[in-house]
Amino acid sequence: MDKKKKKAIESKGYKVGSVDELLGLNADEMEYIELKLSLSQALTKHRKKSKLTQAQLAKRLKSSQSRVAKMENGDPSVSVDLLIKSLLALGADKNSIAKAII
Amino acid sequence: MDKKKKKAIESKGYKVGSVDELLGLNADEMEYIELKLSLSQALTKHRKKSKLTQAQLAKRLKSSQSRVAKMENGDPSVSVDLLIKSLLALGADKNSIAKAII
DNA sequence: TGACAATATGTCAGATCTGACATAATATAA
DNA sequence: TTATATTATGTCAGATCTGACATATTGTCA
Repeated sequence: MDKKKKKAIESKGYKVGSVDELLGLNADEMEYIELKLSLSQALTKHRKKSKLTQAQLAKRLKSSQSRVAKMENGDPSVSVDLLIKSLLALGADKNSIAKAII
Repeated sequence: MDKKKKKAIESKGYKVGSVDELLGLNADEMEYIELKLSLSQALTKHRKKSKLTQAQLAKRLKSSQSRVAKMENGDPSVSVDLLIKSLLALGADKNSIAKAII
């Protein structure tokens, strides 16, 4: 399992040591986490396309570099709201956000 | 301006008395609110398709009828996270969620 | 290698969101 | 109409998220 996905799956307090433990999550929880991970990845992509460092993006968002890092890594403490607001701030529109989560 | 949209736009503390006051919101804020409103509407649609009352859906979500009402009306106190989790609980998949926000 | 830039991780006080409750408003049927 | 079901609104304590900070880790280039 790749590192980012593992961390994202640890959302909601689930500790994933191996693929088998994924069985502890129900389908809805999995879908929610995957959706969040998709947005995280979209954020990294948009930031890099804009040639910004995490610190520069943080400033634009009036946030901090550490929170941007958490956003991009699917940290459980990050909400979908924050991911969406950040994507919009980077110029993503509804269409591209929708495309990201499919 | 229709009632639901007006309430949704009042998210984040904005008080909208007329269309003109919308000028106080920037493009990103508008897009975020519209996206949230789209999810709200999708939730109502899915609930009705499932022939559930707000109270019945609330029970399934381990939430309350009043919160479901707030979700469906774009109340500022409702997060996108909660809307998405609720849609997933109603059987919506990533695709239909994505379609809803376009 | 070392120096510097960029990213990642851990923590926490304050801000925001949540479920729950009471109650008001609206719909539906007799 | 009146009852009853459903939906909407207001409030609040507890739960969760956030920005900020310190610090660790990783990347890059000379």
